[in-house]
Amino acid sequence: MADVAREAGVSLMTVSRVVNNKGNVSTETKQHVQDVIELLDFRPSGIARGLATDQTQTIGLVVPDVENPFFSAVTRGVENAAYTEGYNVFLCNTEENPNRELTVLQSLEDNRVDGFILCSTRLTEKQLEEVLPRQSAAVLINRKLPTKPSWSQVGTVRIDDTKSGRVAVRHLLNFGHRAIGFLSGSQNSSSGHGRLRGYQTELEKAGIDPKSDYTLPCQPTVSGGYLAAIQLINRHPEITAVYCYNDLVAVGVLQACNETGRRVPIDLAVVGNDDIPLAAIVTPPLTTCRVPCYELGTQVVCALLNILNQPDGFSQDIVLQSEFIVRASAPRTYQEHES
Amino acid sequence: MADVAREAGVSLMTVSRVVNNKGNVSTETKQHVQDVIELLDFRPSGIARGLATDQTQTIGLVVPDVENPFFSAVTRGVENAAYTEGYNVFLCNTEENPNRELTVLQSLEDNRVDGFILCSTRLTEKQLEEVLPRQSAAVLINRKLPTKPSWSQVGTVRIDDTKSGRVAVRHLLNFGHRAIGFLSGSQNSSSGHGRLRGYQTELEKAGIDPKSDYTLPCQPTVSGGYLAAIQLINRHPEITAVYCYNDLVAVGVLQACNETGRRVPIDLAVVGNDDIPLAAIVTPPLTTCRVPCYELGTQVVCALLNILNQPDGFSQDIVLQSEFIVRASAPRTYQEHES
DNA sequence: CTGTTAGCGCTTTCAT
DNA sequence: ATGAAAGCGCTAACAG
Repeated sequence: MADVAREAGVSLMTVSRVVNNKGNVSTETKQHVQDVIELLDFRPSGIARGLATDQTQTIGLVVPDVENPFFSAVTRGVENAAYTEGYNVFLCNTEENPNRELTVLQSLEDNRVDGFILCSTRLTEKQLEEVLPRQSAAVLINRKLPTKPSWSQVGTVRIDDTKSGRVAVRHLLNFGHRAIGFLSGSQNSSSGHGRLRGYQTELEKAGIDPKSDYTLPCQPTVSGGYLAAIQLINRHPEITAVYCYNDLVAVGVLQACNETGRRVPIDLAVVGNDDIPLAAIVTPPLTTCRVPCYELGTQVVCALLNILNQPDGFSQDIVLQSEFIVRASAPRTYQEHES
Repeated sequence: MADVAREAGVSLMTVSRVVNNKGNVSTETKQHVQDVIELLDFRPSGIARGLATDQTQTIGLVVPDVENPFFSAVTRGVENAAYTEGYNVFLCNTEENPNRELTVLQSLEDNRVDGFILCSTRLTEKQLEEVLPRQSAAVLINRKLPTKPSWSQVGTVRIDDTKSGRVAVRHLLNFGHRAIGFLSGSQNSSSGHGRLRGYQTELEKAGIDPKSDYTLPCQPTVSGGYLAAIQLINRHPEITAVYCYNDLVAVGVLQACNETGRRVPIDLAVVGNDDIPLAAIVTPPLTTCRVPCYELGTQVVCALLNILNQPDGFSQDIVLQSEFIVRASAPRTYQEHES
């Protein structure tokens, strides 16, 4: 920048004003300075600017596993929205490990991100209550905030998971299923808990006691679903339908059925969750609860920028709607079943 | 940091020395300072440090589409390796748009990343020759460097795509196919060109003229594959086998076959590329060329850090091997076919 | 409309 | 073994 100033015969401040396009600069000097900038191919250092202004134009995104299609869709949404708004994003993968999550959070703070997005955090309430207060802006995806303290700089964007669970189970109940299992995913997943609540609520409403044996946690992956399904099927052969934490788990169930000679949906109906692209592709295609992953990503950036731009913080608690999608793995009519 | 120094009754430098654990500090002051740091919960500002040292401990990762399983696998590899090495990564998605790619590259430079990784860049040679020389460190994935200039700060990590193409086509030839199509993906994909070369070479070796009509570019996605397949099938019903740019495209072909009543592999054999998790899950499972995506990600970080740590740059050109995986979409024996 | 001064939080260099 | 001074590249606040 000093070079530019010297070459253009003006002060540093004038260059700064031109670069930031603010303050009063005569049109001609401005033009001249711009020419010199062009000529010298000058680019201001974001990090020096960050140090001076305390704003880095960067945000941190923390996800359990980028390779999971759900998170990669969210990531894409976040990245695109951030790009549009002129922000850069630090991506951190926690590999589902809470300690690593704490560590990366620290590293993001060290890098002075303007705010961050915690997607499906695996942290406990207690850990969150320790970490969140010291941030100037954060938004959580798929996680409710502790009700007690209310932070103006922490927002949430989530899906009504309980409702998703209820809709899925009601669908299965409607078609005569009584013994319905639930593969509940990661044990410290907030969404998992919500869906479990929905599952239980709906069963109870139908006068069915939700047997705790019918609920099994698992890794939120295809192999996790496969392993859990084998276990569930062996222990409870009377089960005729399974609701799954997510579509990956549901695909694992499909594989288990395939291997053990069970026909889907005739012997076992399967319902997934999320509607990742894979859901429509597998055989049979999955009945599932569609979560607008990409929108989740774009919305969360909006929410974060709102907090950043409001003078004294302006956090929101956005709840997006899911949409139940009926496909062959748990169809609407049971012609085949009845035939 | 000033607070720490004051509280501990030492100078800034001593604190700095303790933080960085270098220079001579007596064990007792060191301990004392550490206690104060703990007490005050002090964390050094990465960005101030970056300004002072000209090293930010960050790298940039540029991919065409994080949501594509291939890239999300690479991203996970990069992220994990970077985490291990104490680096943070800026993720940039270009949505397959070269202009956006140029823009994000600029923004990464502005943020003074220590180096960056360009994955499957869609830039032209000319654009690369303009962008790369001004970097202090960069590694490209899936792209050869222009042969003329040799840069010591730019490395590559890639797969022998030509070989992949050859192996795939040879497999098809071995089982009697003569009319083999190729859905070649994005037109400015270096990998696509490599695979095309392999496809052509192997056909020629078998005395078959590679008809240019049999090669069709397409979006590297499921729907891209679907659309291209419909077109190819309509125009050239004589084709009995298709090699695809990647597994997503291959899945699109599967869908097209399904819809038009073609049986795979009996009416049309399909070979994909990459072996993303999806490949083994679809029906029929895909014969494909396995690319070690995750390793690609970890290796590229190693290569980048090598450049960064060598005094005068030390770039490598790493070629990883792919592995041909035979599954039902293009099986080894054609029992069904012959029966 | 333009320039000067000071300082963001840290490290480097040189003294002591 | 420790500290003082200067500076990384930029901007905020004030002068002129």
